[in-house]
Amino acid sequence: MRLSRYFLPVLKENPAEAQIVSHRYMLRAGMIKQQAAGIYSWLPLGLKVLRRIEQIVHEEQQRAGHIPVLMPTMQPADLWRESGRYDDYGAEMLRIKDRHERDMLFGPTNEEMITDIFRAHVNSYKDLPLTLYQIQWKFRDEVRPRFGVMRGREFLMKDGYNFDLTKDDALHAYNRHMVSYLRTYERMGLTAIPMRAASGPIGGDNTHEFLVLASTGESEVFYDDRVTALKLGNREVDFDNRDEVLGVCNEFTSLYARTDETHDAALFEQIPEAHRRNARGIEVGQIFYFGTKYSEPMGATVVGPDGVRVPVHMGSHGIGVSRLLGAIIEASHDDKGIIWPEGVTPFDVGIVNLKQGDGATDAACEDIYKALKAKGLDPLYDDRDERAGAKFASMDLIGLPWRITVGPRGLANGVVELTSRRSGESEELSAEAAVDRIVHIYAAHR
RNA sequence: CGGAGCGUAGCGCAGCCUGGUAGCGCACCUGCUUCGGGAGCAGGGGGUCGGAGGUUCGAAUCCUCUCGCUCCGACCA
Repeated sequence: MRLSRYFLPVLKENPAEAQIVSHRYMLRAGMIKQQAAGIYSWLPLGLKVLRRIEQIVHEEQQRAGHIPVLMPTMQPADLWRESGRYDDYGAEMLRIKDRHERDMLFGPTNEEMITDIFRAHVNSYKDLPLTLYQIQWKFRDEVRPRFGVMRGREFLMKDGYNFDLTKDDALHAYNRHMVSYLRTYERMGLTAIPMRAASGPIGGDNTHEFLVLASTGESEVFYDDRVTALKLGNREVDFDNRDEVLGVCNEFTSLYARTDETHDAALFEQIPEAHRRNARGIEVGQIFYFGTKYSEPMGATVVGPDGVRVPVHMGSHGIGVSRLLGAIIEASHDDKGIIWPEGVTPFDVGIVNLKQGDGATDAACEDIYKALKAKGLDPLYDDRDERAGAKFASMDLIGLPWRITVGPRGLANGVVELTSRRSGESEELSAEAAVDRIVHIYAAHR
């Protein structure tokens, strides 16, 4: 993309309403625009990141064997009356009447609706296991939205639902989600620690939250810092292999890591002091096993091998997709702006033309731009008639992980400059070598 | 929902207390000079002061109501 033809309304000054760094930078980098409290338009740059995050979530869900669906944002109230949650949910559920005075609502979650789909079409244990998921907008009418997309009222969320014949099967689905989530967050450049969110009955955990460490996090967390060194990396996990999946879960949950809700001071004290950490975290996902809570009242049953009809065991699993933009920025920025991890960056590399209008410089930038595009990469070429300082400041703000700087001075020596946004380190090399390096870097992330 | 603030040009703000022709910086437009980290000079465009009532000769300014947004608390993916 040529910046002169793009829509990137960056702000030099901080908008007054933004309190935390991710909100400030998202507004300043022209990623979002607030339309009402907790409700945002996604401008081109923000939308690109949102789509990349969605794409990673889709890929990792499907790798784990989960199947995408799409349910409406508007739901009939009757489904919620069946589960009893229409009255329980409270004022956070946005209730609407249509022209026929029918009670509708803007879905805050989808357990009822997915259960309705399931019971309409699935009758036999032979159709299990089944995990359906969607990425869809939700609405929760928070009393006090704040922090930009971190706590909006309208938000994009991946919600998945597993249906299994037995509790054991459902717990495997739970474990499968944990592993796929670990991989999902890693691809986004995040360290998200699964933390026990509430103690289950004896011997069984039934919910974990995934937290990204950040000083602005809403949750206080306690953990053994050796947990942050654990990496899934490129290892291939067979999601149908229960022992293997369970092994990974044990690896990532055996060290102490809990939110303040489930914190156990006595257990915490057993961690060697050098590894004990008390910090704050942003919740970016949660997995639940809840058994027959919805299947029973709503009649989601299958006939088992023994001919007996039984309610299915379910769980639900969420990833806060739009919130992740905020979480990533909170975890990865400096005083000049955002620092995108390669996995989610809106553009792969920025090209800064230091002397727009100079024949040789323009030509060199064009060559680099076209070469990168020919390699399937997505460069942002700053071809505006701006001074070098303004271009650098914009690039630093929007946070592309790599920058190729092209100016007459370097070109006279046959070199351009390749700069890492993260480290700030620059290297002079030929244009061809710079392109090769970028290609090589991104090969590892695709 | 309890408490506290703020709404004046696209953004950030002053002016309000003590009523009297609506200002500053950035951004935007034109010209010249600049040109490797948010340039300089000169000129220019843009605002029914959130909205509605009221007081007054006169309201951004005082009073009442209302809408919106933000912050602290409770709540929360």
